[in-house]
Amino acid sequence: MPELPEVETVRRQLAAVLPGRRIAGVRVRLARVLQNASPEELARRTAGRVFGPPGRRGKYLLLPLFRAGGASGSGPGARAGAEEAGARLIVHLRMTGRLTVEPAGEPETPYTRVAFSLDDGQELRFADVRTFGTIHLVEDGQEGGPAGLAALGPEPLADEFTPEVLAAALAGRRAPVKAVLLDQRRVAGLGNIYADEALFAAGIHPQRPAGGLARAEVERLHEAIRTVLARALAEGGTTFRDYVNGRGQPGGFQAYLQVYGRAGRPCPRCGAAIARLRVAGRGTHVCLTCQT
DNA sequence: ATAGCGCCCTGGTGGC
DNA sequence: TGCCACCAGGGCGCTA
Repeated sequence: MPELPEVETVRRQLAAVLPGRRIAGVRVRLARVLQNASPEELARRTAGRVFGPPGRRGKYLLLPLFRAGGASGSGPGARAGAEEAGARLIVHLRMTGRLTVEPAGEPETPYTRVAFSLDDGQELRFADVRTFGTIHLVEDGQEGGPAGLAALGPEPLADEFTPEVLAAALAGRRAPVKAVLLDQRRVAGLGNIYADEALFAAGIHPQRPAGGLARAEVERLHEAIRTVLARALAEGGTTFRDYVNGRGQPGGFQAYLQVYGRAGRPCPRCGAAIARLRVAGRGTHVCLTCQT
């Protein structure tokens, strides 16, 4: 399940190959992936446009598109400060989405939903078994992006995410602390895997009311969130089931998971069997000895 | 405003 | 071996 480290890994890889590439054509095999455009609109509005450097916000991938202006001598490098009206593709991978760049001749999975052919003989392919993933196309200065994007909370790996910011997000809430961590409006980018791992690292039971955490616990949780995300990112993300990066390869952090997916197995810290609960409607993994 | 729940969707799994 | 109920879960819309 792509969460912040996985989406950021994909972003970095796309950043190495996409900027400067012109869209030569679009193939839409499942129209409902497109949230605010028909296949014809997508094709018409992206044809000839040139990718800029990919961005990320929470679990959303932001792919800027510049108009290929007719100005002479404007190569890919000249795009960086382009003033032409732009647009962006906003991609959310949800559970099983994959965004890869592959040679056009490479066989594609039958779950390929949308593919952009590029001017260098490669394709940007969006594949998704369960078809939960979404693509928006938004012109600069226009409405129409995903509602959740505008409401995202702070980036947990950015400097702005301080213990005070986390404390404010948790304060006064009676919901389980895990539910608040999964709420993208409070903190952006955490999903089920890293919420469980961060709560374990902080020694906090996921069912605890968020507003009831002591200051020291909030600080431990803040540190745990950053450490877990940073290590997962360094390992190229977690492949528990479906995730692959922009080159189609799995991540490596699954080898370091302490509780997620380890129900019944011994806690790495104390040896007690890891329990599996349901919190906020999600499967939740917890060591009932270490997390209180 | 907040919290909880059902829905979407399909492949994999486990029970019989 | 075959069948089928059930599970995975992020975001969103709905309800109380």
